[in-house]
Amino acid sequence: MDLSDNTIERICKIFGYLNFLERSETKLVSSRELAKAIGSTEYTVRKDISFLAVGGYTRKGYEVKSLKQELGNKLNLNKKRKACIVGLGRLGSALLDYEKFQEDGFEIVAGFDCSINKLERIQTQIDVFSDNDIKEIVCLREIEVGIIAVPPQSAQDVADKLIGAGVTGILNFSTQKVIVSSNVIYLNLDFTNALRFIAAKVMIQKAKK
Amino acid sequence: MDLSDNTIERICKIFGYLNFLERSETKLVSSRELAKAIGSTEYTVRKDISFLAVGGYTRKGYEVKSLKQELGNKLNLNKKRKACIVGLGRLGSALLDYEKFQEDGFEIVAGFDCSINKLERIQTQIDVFSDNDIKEIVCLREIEVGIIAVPPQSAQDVADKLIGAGVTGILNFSTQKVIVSSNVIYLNLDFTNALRFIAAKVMIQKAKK
DNA sequence: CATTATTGGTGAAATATTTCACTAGTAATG
DNA sequence: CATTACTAGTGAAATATTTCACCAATAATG
Repeated sequence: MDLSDNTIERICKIFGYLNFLERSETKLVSSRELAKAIGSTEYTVRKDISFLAVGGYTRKGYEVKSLKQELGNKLNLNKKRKACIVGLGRLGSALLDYEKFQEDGFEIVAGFDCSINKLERIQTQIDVFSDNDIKEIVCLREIEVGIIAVPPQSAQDVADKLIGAGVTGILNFSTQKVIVSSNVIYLNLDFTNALRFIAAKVMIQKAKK
Repeated sequence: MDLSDNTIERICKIFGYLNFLERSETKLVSSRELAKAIGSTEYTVRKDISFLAVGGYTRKGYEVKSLKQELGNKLNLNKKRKACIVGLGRLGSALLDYEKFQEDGFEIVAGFDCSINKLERIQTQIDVFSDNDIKEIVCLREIEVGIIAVPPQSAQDVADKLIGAGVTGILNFSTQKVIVSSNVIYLNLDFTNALRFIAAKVMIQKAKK
């Protein structure tokens, strides 16, 4: 059966909220509450969940712990996954120590930069290496996801190296779109585009009135 | 007429690509090329554009400059818009000097943090202030968009302050969803969720085989 | 100058997604 | 213990979105 990207994204958000509920020791949650938390409707939430999980207790809602377990199993969100960051400028080095990744099942196990100078001066607990070591370290440490935080002109080159080394997913923070083979999952988080989107929606909202 | 969020997002990406083409002095671009650049289809690109702009020259494609102008006018992407960043931790201060914002029509005109200590030590060209000054500075400098980069537990509080001060849009980098009134455009960029999404899609792709 | 090839525009068809209406189950209530 | 109220599951309806097929325009070609 095929899950749409929208469904996958919502389930990921639901998973994050379940994480939060679990930490605050909440036992049960309704489809309505989940919908509110992720900005959707109860119908859609129920449908999304029904694609992947079985049986909430009627009249009570879903059991937080088992739902999280079940969704996590189906979407590979339970076990810790390893990632690395390429490009240790301001953004990259901020991400390197981004604690949230740890809390939520990701482990940054390496950083890379092409500048030896930067590698020497950077202060972090994470091991850092030269770009030239990407292949070796990605294989050795079984890194699944590569996070790209380099200037646009190097983005494609870095992506090629990461894919050549065997990552299955790429998260690209650079503004440069990169082309990846179809067996690699690719996501671009472009801040500028996010701001554009907001500006556009503001405009449209104003125009309506 | 109503533009879907998907359409708006694609148009924003197209706009970014047109920016790039303009810088490299390309005069014309086809719907097929645009589609490839933003990861969509030529049909969808043509339809999206037809909602907003008139007349590419047949057999030649769209004229880069005028298309950019026209889309920008309709979606308010031409004039510089002002934004501020609240929370000057590693991520926030990285964003503060993110040159890309400048290049693409956004201007970061203030940073805020609740820690006087941080404000004193930070090195940046941008003016920085205490959280308490949000109201005053946002009004004074006519800031339209607030970027939230504070720890989750303060996110809602900061959002309330920004909205109280009059911003029309919020870009939230914290993992905490915040609730905003319906006249404010809200977007959450949650890195953790992005990684989850990639992990999930990797899983689904594997399962297919 | 006629023909051909390429491109955008656009209504219609196809597909995908969301919403709804209804069912069934179960805890709470009196 | 019967009734009520609330909740998830789910097929069908409604809606939204994407894709397609075809037209019109125009530049290139011979």
